[in-house]
This record gives sequence, C-alpha cells and structure tokens, in this order.
Amino acid sequence: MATEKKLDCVILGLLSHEELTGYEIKKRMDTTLKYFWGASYGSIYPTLGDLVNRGLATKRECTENKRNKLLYTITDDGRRYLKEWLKVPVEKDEIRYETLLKIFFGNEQDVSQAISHIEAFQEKIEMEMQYLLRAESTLKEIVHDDNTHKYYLLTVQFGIKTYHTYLEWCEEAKEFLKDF
Amino acid sequence: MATEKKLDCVILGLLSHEELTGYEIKKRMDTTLKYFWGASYGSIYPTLGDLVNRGLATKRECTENKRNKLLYTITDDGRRYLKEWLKVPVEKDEIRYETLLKIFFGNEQDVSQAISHIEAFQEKIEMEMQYLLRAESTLKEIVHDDNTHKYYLLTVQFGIKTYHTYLEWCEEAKEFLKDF
DNA sequence: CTTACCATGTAAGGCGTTACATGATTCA
DNA sequence: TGAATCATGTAACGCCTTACATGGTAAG
Repeated sequence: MATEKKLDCVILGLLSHEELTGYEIKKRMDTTLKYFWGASYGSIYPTLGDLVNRGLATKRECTENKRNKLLYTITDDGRRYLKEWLKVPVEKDEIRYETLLKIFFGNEQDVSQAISHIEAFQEKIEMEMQYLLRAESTLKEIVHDDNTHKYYLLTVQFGIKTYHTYLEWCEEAKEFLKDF
Repeated sequence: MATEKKLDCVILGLLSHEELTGYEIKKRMDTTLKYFWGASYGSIYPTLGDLVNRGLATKRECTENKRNKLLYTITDDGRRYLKEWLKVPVEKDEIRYETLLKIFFGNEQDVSQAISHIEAFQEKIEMEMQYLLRAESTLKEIVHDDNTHKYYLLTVQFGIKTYHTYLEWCEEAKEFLKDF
C-alpha cells in the first residue's frame, strides 16, 4: 500500500465516530485538532468527494433546521482503510514555527523586535490554552463514565502540557533578552 | 509587500552570518533547524538559484579540500529583505503531528497499538534530545564571551523544554492507558 | 574496492492554500 | 436590514517532496 494521504485519514477518523458535513469537519479542524493538524475548505471538500468515489464514505442529503446539508458517513471499506493506516508506524511529525525562525535570526533585528515576536506568540498560546482547559474539564467528566473519549483527552492533555511549557519559555526568554 | 516565501527567508537568515553551499544549508536544516523547520534539496537548490536571480544573494565557485563548491553570499538587498520580513508579525505557526493523529483515533485500534505509537514517538524524541543537550552546553560556553549566538541558544532551549514535556506526557499517557 | 559522505541538480506530480463565487438563515 | 454564521464548492497557483541522475573523494 502506497503512502496514505493524511487528510483522507483525518477525515475518515472523524467520520469513524459520527456522521458529519464538510462544514462540521472544518470546525473540528479549527478546534479539536487545531493544535496538531489543520486543513482548509479547499482541501476538505475535494477530499470528501474523493472518499465517496473510492467507496470509503457515502454522501447523503438531509435537512436540519431548514438547512440543506450533505452528511458524510464512513463505509466498512473506509473503516478498514483507517485501521490499516493506524497499524503503520508514524512517518513524519513536523513543526513549522515561523516564530522560532524569527527568533533564530534575531541578530538581524533589535532586541525589542524579538521580544515583540515572543509576546505575540505568548498571547496566541494563552488564548488557545483557554479552549484547551475548558475542553479538558468537560472531557474528564465524560471519560469518568464513558471512556470512548479517553484518546481525545490524552491529546488535549498533550496540548495543555506543551502550551504550558511554551508559556514558561516565553517568560524565561524575555528575561534572558533583557540582560543584553 | 506580498507574503514572503518562507524558504527564501530561512536561507537568507542562514546566509546572514556565513557563506554557505546548498549542501551545508541542507545540513543546517537537518540539525540546527530540525525541530522547528525543514526543507529538502529539491526546494533548496531552486530557491538558491532564485535568490541569485533576484539579486538577494550571489554565487561563487571555490575549491576546498579538492572539492568544487558553490558558495552563496547574501547581498545588501538580501539583508534588507530579511530585515523587512523580520519586522512583519508572524503569520502562522503550525504543527503536523501524525503521532497525535494516530493517538486521537485510538478507538479504532487496540490499546497496545496506541502504546506502540507513543513509544516510537518517545524514542525519536529521546534521540533528538541528545543532540539538543549537546548543542546547549556548547552554546552556553560560547555565549559567555560572544553573545551573537544567544538567539540560537534560545531556540535550542525551546526545543529542550518542549521535548522534555513530550517525554513526560509519553510516560503519563502510557500509564493512563494501562488502566483500560 | 566499496561504502559512506560530499556535492549539485532536475522533473513529475501531489497536496494544499488563497481567493473567488454563491446563497440561505438567524439575530440584533 | 445588515452582519454573522451556516453551508458548499471551484480554480489558479504555489510550494514542496520524492525519485531520479551524476560524479567526486576519503577511509577502512
């Protein structure tokens, strides 16, 4: 089996526990998966069409609160495909932090500029942290009597821990730079 | 000014403190920048050619230990371009962790499989951590009497802190999953 | 002598973003 | 009635990876 396209797997994964529309999938990307994966409409809708063509998902029209939606459902083949992908060892984990890049080349700018980049980063992380903390407390209650969300909780905790570390680093970095 | 291509800036940033060949740039990507940026030869060499065409860098042949090399140097325009980019606020920091994805969809697999993914991640991080720790101690000595590497040290410390947190999370996650 | 590393590139093709295009509904 | 959000898509274009192609040198 050739290397799977990641977005196929992400979408199948989301569909594996509920039927969703393309719009809802995008929302999941922007909240639940935000801190370790991302995708735009321009990739989600075409991928969804592809999944249907390949028999890994089915498309169904439905109307909900006066709105027409296109609900996607995973098929047995889709589930098999997802399971196969989960068996394969992870190929690549990657980070692309423009912030770190701008810090790295700090010698070409004023210290104050570098500090601004750190502060902007810090604010963004603090915002996202709010969401993660709320998600964690909700999940902890749920997992207590239904453990199907335990993996979700695990990834949220990954996010919280790393974000916490980022914030710590921001403070230390600012302190360090003040001395120069 | 339109949105800058990131690789242009990364390369100019590297050239801003020393002349380098494409091959050496690739090596920097695989070591120094590894934990927050990456690039392949297939993108580095064409980008270098581009930079020369746009007058942001110059190319020069030279022979060193019997090898012919193509050394690239940043121009004044290149330096200006880099500085302009550093002034602009960061647009996007992104993570694409396949590992987290495979954990997130854990319900579709055995607990043992999820644990395998965590362990593979852990091993990879431990390996890279070795490099970072060595880099940190070298840098600390250097920075002591020459602070031009202070930003480099800062990013290395970012890497060490987050990797340390990742390893902590791995242990906690494995412990958590054992109970199910 | 052969493996590893130094060194530079090209071509095809995949993947994904941005911008554009459209239209309904809800709420203030 | 106008803004926000719901909802679905397409087209152009850019960027990057993979695989291919080539050849020199150092060290065991």
